[in-house]
Amino acid sequence: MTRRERLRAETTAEIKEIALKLMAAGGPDAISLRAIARDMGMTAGAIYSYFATRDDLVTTLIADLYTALVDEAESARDAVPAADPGGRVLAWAQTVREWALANPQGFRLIYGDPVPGYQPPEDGPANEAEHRACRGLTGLVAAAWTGPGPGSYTWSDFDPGLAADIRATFPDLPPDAVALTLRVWGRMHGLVALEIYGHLRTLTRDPAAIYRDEMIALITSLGLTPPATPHQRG
Amino acid sequence: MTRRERLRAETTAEIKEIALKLMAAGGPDAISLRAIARDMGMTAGAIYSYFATRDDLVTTLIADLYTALVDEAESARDAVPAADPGGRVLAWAQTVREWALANPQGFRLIYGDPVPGYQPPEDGPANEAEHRACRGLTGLVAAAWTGPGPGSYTWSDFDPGLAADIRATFPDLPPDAVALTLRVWGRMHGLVALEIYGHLRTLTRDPAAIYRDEMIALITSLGLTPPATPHQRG
DNA sequence: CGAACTTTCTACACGCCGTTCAATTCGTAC
DNA sequence: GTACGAATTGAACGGCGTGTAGAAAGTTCG
Repeated sequence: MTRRERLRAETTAEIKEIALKLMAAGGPDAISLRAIARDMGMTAGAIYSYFATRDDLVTTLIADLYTALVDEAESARDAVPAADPGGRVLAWAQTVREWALANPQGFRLIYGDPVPGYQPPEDGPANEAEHRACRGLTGLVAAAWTGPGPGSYTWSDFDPGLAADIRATFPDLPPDAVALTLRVWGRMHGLVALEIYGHLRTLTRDPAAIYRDEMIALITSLGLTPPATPHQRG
Repeated sequence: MTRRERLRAETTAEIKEIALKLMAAGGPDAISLRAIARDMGMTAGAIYSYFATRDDLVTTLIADLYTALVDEAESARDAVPAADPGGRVLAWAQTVREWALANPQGFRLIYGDPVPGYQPPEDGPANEAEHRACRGLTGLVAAAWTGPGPGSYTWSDFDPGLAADIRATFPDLPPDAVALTLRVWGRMHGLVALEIYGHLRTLTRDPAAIYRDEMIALITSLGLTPPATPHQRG
């Protein structure tokens, strides 16, 4: 690795690092090339040597954040024995909410309007991370899947790449289970999104309890046994 | 009403109208005072006679949109006889999704990051519309509420104004039912938010069916009978 | 070593934005 | 008709993303 390559990697990392710092402080809108350059003692134009445009930088940040989120969710899931599928679902769900609370601006960047005028690209690593999250959720649903389902869906109802991926990993899983996976995703997402965007905190003092109750109900509705936990508030 | 008052009301309405048009075309970020003024053949500074700041205009727009959404949901609910509480829930849910699909940028404005640097005020008509939505949902839950619940919640867990409001309208409803209401809200919100922000459409070709299945399951989990409807796709 | 080339960076320009302010028009009321 | 106040203009300030020209510095090859 030449000196130039090393410097380039360091500068790229520093740009992303400062961008994340600015985002954490002032929200996704605070990610401005001029502010980053100011922090680095550079000019705004210099960043164009590392990212073709500001949207490219944002896309990279989204991919990094999304990957970090899925990493955390996966290891939290794997910390619960496979013999406790309900506990694995809860571990995943709690990790998602806690990550969102710890990185609210990151959550907004991934799931909301990232920055003014940003249009997410069709492909790219961000999409890869989303597929990974979907695969993880499908695994949780697969562990709970019993019946054949009503047969309302076909594989053609889903993204071809995702469908092929799931069929390779879970050969016996019908398309109905993928539909259920998306429903589970929505159910986990709803309360967290409302909370992060401030719609829940003004109405209740204990969003954690609401979310926990909902996730217990979700686990029960999957036919699993929710982990027995002490009644805790906060 | 004097001529000046009439002109003022007309101009205020025109500003909001153009702002909504710009938002529908280019997203919440496209709401710029300069663009509005350009469309009206005015100067940007002139708008400050009508709205103290751009955030004030945005707050007004949010309140208007939120009120329109709740209006639609309420009349869709009332179009279903009260003897069919499951049908009322479905009518509310479908209206929310369809309104969001018809006004995706409005949905983002209400439930997402509205515009760069915007901070929602604590009070204001937007908050009032949110309370109205919450009251509507509570009515749907109240129609399904049977048991006393586990008693996990107290009235102090919720916003005092909302709690007082609900206790006045539904004297026999315990706080547990309000917690359930928030969970129902989250469950209706999740899939719609994912769809509007483009996370669902890339994974499935039929978000409507997924959402419908989820709402049927929600109605069933409330102990209600979902309306029997033909199996339709789209 | 030194010349040729590439990458990185600055400086400046353009057009966009929200916001402020003095000056000016113009409807209204006395 | 004149005085008042609301509506509006036009210019300004600072900030933004994005280009472009040219200087500076690293890399490669003769």
